[in-house]
Amino acid sequence: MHDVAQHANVSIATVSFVVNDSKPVAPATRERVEQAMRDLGYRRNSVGRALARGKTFIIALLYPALQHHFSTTAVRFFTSAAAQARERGYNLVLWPISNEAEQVTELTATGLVDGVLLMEVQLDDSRVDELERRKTPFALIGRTRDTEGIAFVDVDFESTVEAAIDHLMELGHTRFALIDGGYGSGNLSGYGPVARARGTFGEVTAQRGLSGVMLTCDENSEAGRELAAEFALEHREVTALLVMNEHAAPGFVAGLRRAGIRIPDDVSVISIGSSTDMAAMADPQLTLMISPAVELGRMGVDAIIERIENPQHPLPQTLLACTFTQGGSASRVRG
Amino acid sequence: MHDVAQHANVSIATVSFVVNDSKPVAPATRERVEQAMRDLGYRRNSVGRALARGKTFIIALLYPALQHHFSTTAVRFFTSAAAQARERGYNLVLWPISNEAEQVTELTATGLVDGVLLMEVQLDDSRVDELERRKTPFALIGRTRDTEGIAFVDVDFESTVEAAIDHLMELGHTRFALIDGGYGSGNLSGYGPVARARGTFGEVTAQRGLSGVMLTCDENSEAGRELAAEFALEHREVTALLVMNEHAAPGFVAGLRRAGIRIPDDVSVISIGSSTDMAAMADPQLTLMISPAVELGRMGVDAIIERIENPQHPLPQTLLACTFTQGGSASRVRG
DNA sequence: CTGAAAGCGCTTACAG
DNA sequence: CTGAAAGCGCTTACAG
Repeated sequence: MHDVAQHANVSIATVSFVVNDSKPVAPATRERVEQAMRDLGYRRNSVGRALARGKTFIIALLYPALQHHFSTTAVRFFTSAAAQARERGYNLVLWPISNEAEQVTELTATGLVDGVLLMEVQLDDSRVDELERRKTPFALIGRTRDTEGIAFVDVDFESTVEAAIDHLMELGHTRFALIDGGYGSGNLSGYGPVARARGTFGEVTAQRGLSGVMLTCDENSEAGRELAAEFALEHREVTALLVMNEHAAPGFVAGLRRAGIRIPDDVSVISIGSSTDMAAMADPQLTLMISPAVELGRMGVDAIIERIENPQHPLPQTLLACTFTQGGSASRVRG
Repeated sequence: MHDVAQHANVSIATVSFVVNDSKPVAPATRERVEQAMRDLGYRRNSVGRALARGKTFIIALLYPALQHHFSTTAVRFFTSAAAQARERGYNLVLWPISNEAEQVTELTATGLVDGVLLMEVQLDDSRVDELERRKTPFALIGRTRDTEGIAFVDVDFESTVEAAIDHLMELGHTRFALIDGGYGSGNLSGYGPVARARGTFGEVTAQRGLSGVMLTCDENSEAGRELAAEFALEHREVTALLVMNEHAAPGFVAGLRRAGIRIPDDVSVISIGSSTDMAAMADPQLTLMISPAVELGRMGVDAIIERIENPQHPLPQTLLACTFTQGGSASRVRG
């Protein structure tokens, strides 16, 4: 910047004004400065800028990678979020840490990031408390039990589960099961999507006089196979299955076939909150409710930037439903 | 830091010395300073530090997300790399940009990162030229055609493909096929892993008098299904299949079954450079050569940090083979 | 062993 | 419209 100033015969202040377009500059001067920048291949140093402005334009995406699997959906989300951050002049840093509140402090206290985007949120999440206490701007992908005073973007699992049940009811099904991924290890408070799906599934089946059983399995294909074997023995009455566990789904479907259960002839399956990629891994390809990962990523970034730039504005709080996509795993009930 | 100094009755220089352990400090003084830091909950500001040291301790991981799929393997790699960076006092930033050299400049020129880790490297990669020109420290996960003067960590596809062929030959197979993911769209120069796998497959089958056909399909299950249908018609003689395309593999296997080809009874399959997660999605679960993703991530980070900290040291250049894992898709040839 | 001071590359009142 | 100067939070010769 010093060199540019000299080259253009102005002060470094003036260079700063044209770089940031922060104060009026005479057209002739501006032209000289811009020419100098081009000649010297100048780019403003982001560290100097960060120190002077007290702002780094970096957002951290906290993904507790050790705890849950990295799903295709999460990856889509992440890619979209990074692109949107870039679009808005920020950088998105993926910070694979555990769910400990303490580690969150570590990150925010050194001043490296302007704000934090949390994923894999628990109904009661200690990280949220910690961020509130430290007054670090944050937004959630997901939501806590009580969303008062919290910025978030989340999938509307309630309406999504209901829509899936609707679809299967229209096909004549009345005996349902839900398979989810459980709460993972040692988290008493519960993982939001699972808790909400179970709640809605229970309510809706009860209200409509449907039978509904809930099963859980680990998030991998092998666990899916095992559960399928068990399922084939103990739940022959079920004809309609909601699976909210995209990693276990292909294995589960394979397991059913091995047990002589045909899809969709004997049992219809809808995968919930998954991606087409994963649904296509199963045979037959699964009918699914696609998770709005790309939108979530974009809106999540917008939400955290809104918190950073306009903390006094109303809190962004958005729910997005999954979109139904036809596959080969759901059909009219037999008989 | 100012507050801490005051609180402990020392100069800020002394505080810096104890924080960084950069100069001898009297035990009593050190204790006072540490007490003050604890009392005030002080953490050194990383931006101030970065400016003073001319170093940000940030490494960018360049993953051209738009071009290739995000595989489970890549995700494992990424998680491992981030952990290792953290371990060594650096932060890893995922920067989802296209393969354009220009965008690489954009990133490095603003001084935000100390070095760059490149993934999805092409045999002739314009990003590499650009980084060399700008004298930005970098290391590759993958490698260019000519690795002279380049720091890299890569999968040893040559030995991996040969090992897979060995294994299948021991089971009595002589008629082979290779299915890869192709070069993606519009990249004339070629994607390293595919080029190297094809090269080795061609050489080894020729040397040993095996028959070998090479097929390509897009990286998704649907494409796998389609290719399987075609394969079933045109390559009935093949009994041993190497698949280096983890997204297409489950679909391909499902397609073979639909065409009446049994695995492993009629055809044996080994998936190359995949992860157990993905291999388990297929039915039967695939026998595979596991990509050393975690090691690659760790060693890739070590390599770039070595370049940053000791540019005069010899270049890190490492090849890692995949490890064989038994699944249910490879068996002795019939008859 | 400790401190005063310069400097890292910017931004931003303030003065002109 | 332009510039001189202070300051952002650190680190690091240099002096003592």
